Amino acid sequence: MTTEIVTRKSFRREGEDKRREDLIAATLECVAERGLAGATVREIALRADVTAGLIRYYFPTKDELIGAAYRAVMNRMTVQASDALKSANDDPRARLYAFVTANLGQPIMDPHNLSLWAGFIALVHADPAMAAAHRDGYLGFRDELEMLIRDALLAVGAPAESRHTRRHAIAINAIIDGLWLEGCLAGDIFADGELAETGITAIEAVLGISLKAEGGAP
Amino acid sequence: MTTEIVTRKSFRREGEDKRREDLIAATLECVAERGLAGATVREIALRADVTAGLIRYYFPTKDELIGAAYRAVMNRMTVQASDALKSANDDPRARLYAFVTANLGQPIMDPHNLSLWAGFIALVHADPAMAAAHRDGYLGFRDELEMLIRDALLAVGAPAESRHTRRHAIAINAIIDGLWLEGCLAGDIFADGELAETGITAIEAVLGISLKAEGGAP
DNA sequence: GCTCTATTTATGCAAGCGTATAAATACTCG
DNA sequence: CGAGTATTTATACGCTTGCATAAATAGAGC
Repeated sequence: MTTEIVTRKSFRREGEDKRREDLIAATLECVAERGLAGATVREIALRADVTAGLIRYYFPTKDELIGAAYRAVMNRMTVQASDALKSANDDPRARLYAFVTANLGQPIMDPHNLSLWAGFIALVHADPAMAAAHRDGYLGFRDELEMLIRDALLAVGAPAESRHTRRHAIAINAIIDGLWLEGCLAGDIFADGELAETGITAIEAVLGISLKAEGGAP
Repeated sequence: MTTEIVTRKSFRREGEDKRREDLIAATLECVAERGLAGATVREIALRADVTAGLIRYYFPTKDELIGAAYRAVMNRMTVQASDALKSANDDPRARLYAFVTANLGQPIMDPHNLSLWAGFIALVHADPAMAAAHRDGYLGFRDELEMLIRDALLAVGAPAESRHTRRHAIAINAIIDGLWLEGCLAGDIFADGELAETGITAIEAVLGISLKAEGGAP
């Protein structure tokens, strides 16, 4: 007769919120390092210092965890951009300026964020729930941008009816997205702040107003 | 003693080029329909009406097939945009106009293309070979764009030194990429041609020239 | 028409996947 | 302090995956 001594992993009970956050954070780590394919249940559990089974306790299916992680990334970027707004002064043009440069600089313009974003975007097409999550995030971002644009236009007495601001929001959103992409993918071939500067210049041209000086309408 | 009658799949020998193309096409079908995760060796083989083993005969590893497929997509989009240029007239502004609208309309601005692109982009971060392939494609596209921009500027006597055209190429590339993205992700919330028109307007503003009329510099 | 080989099929394996479920345990509440 | 429960671990099952390999065969070249 042999005496087996099995030692079971000791653990602490954490609050539901804490656990969910930890699991999401671990998921993002995995995706960032090895892509969506690297985000396996077991690897995520390992990072969160938890056994795989627990994941299912908080997320009925892996897809739900992935979806939650996606929303977390989007939310994080949104919050970071909004933070930049908070510390900006009251001039609407300065606020738009701050918003744009925040989105085109650290920590938002980061290869990890792109990896995460792209991995999720690739799923949007096949997964309706993900598609809805994405559309909400996109429209939210664009709406915030449109308000900033309208305020900036009004500040210099330029026309700011919604049929104008809508178009501008679409175009300027494209500029931000496009430059963000370029910067994430190949940040090293651009000088520091070059993309932010390029973005500001392009946006000024599109709006026909200056965002820096106290000048204004054409 | 039992007599077993096993029927083996009949097949034809195809040229190497044909087979590779077929396999790549099948891969793209899979990715388009169910994302990168749906592109399994077996599923690809099924679509190509071939058994799974054959894939390994032409592509030592699945990653190589995926990489080849990525290059094929990029190449296809590039060719389609170039085709639009060929059928444009000689006016440099018209050529830039055609290039932009081609990239912001069918068949380039298509959710399938985005799925493919995003899936691959998510891999770029982890796979250096893929990253190189991507950078080449990106720089090629931007160089072509920069030439078009320079010609358009020169046509109206605007300054077109390389330090200007480089910046413009970066910004306009961003506009195209950003709008392409928006269109692929949520094409249904935009009117027909709205994105192309928005893009043209924004680009005209950035360059300070018209791309339609025979007018010109500010 | 025979032979030879490049191409293709068929089969199998080991690893890793997501999920299910039962047993163990840390904490809560009386 | 003891019972009960929510949380966590542990284990295993059934699939799918990419890859390897042996057997078959279509078609080219003599």
